[in-house]
Amino acid sequence: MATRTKPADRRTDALSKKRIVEAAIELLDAGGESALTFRALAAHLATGSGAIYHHVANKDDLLAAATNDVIARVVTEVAGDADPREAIRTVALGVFDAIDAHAWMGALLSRTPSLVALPQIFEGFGGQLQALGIPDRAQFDSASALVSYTLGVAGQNAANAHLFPHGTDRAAFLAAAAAQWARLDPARYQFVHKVAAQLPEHDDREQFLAGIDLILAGTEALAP
Amino acid sequence: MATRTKPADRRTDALSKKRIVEAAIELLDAGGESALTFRALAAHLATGSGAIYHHVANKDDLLAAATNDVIARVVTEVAGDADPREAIRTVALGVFDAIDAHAWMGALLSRTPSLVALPQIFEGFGGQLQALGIPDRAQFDSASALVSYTLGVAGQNAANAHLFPHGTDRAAFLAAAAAQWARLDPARYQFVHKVAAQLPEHDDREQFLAGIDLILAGTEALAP
DNA sequence: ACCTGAACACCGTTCAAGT
DNA sequence: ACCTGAACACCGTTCAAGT
Repeated sequence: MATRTKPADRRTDALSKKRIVEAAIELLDAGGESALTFRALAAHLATGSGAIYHHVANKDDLLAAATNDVIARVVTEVAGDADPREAIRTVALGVFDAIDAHAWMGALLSRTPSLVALPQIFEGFGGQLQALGIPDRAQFDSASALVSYTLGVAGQNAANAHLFPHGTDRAAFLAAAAAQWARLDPARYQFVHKVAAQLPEHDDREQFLAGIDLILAGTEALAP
Repeated sequence: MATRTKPADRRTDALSKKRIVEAAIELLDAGGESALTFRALAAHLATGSGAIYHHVANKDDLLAAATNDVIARVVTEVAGDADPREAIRTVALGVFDAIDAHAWMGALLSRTPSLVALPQIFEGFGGQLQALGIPDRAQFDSASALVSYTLGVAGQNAANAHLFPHGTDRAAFLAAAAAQWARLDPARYQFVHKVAAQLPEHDDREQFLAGIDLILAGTEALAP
């Protein structure tokens, strides 16, 4: 924007980490984690595969940057809610929905400490626990539990999405899982058998929220 | 300590899925997930890489079998405890410690639905919730929360172990993480700053158990 | 300084050929 | 039926050579 010494006859834009990360997210959204290769990325950006290494250390770095980008959008979107309990649910559902929209992210979030994404989620939960008046030591344990639980659900959702790629019939998926669980030895898997019947009619998002509420209720019960 | 019924004149033993999975676990324990390649496995078993495909569908199948093997040992080890609350803690710590001993498993558990390992953990928790007298519908949500939370912690532990491979000084690791958190913008990351001070002195295993207790307390509070 | 793209050192998986 | 191992179709990453 300063000097117009460069005639733009070369390429549309210079390469930058920002542009690379955006392109990576596009590829990931379109084809999942396996679709992100340096060759595909280079083709998408009309450059050589080696050029990418001038802006990104390696593939792990690129994946972390992509994850962080998406999470940042989620967490900053969450405005200050009046009720801290409701705000915690909003943060949790924000992460849940983001993972739903970017299926590749679930596996990443639960695998990498994502040195930047983790504090963001932590802050989202922890700030509200303070507002709830939870004692200091309990805040740490509780925020930790909320984060771990959320990332755990994220990972499993990603795994499920991986098993049933596109718009596979969700009902069919659950029915298949229930049937498989029902096939296990009834003596050793008594509880699993009982739950198998409830599997087809349960809602992932609702059950996720139910878990958040359990941790919240436990926090208030144990640290009044 | 094997029962040697066959004259071992050919090779030590015929190839079998059991032997392959055992060898895979050895390689994984010794060198992490990247150490398990079909070439290394074939060399370890003194066979060709293609031979493995006669007993195992592909690498995912092999990893799932290895995970399931380890989890099966953990869950069956847990004897019937008198107090259901204590039994739930025992199952949880069993999975936690198994992941600690087999660092590669954390990432796998949180990534694959592990169609066999998942019901095992589910049953471990759920059976005790029944014993506690939790109502049916609440049992499903609660067991689900316990499983997701446990797998979430598993994934993060694995990620941490990946960052600091061998016997890296744990104190140094936590201090480094705390320092990094302390470097974040204090205005945006107020809670993270406060928690950073507690990071170096906290115990992973204790905090994991604290989360289990939160979910348990929440279950009893919301479904009396 | 940034970009190019061939080259390197690997992978998982397949398959004709052996026993 | 089971095993062998070369071959295939990929990877991430590097680096001399270009601009």
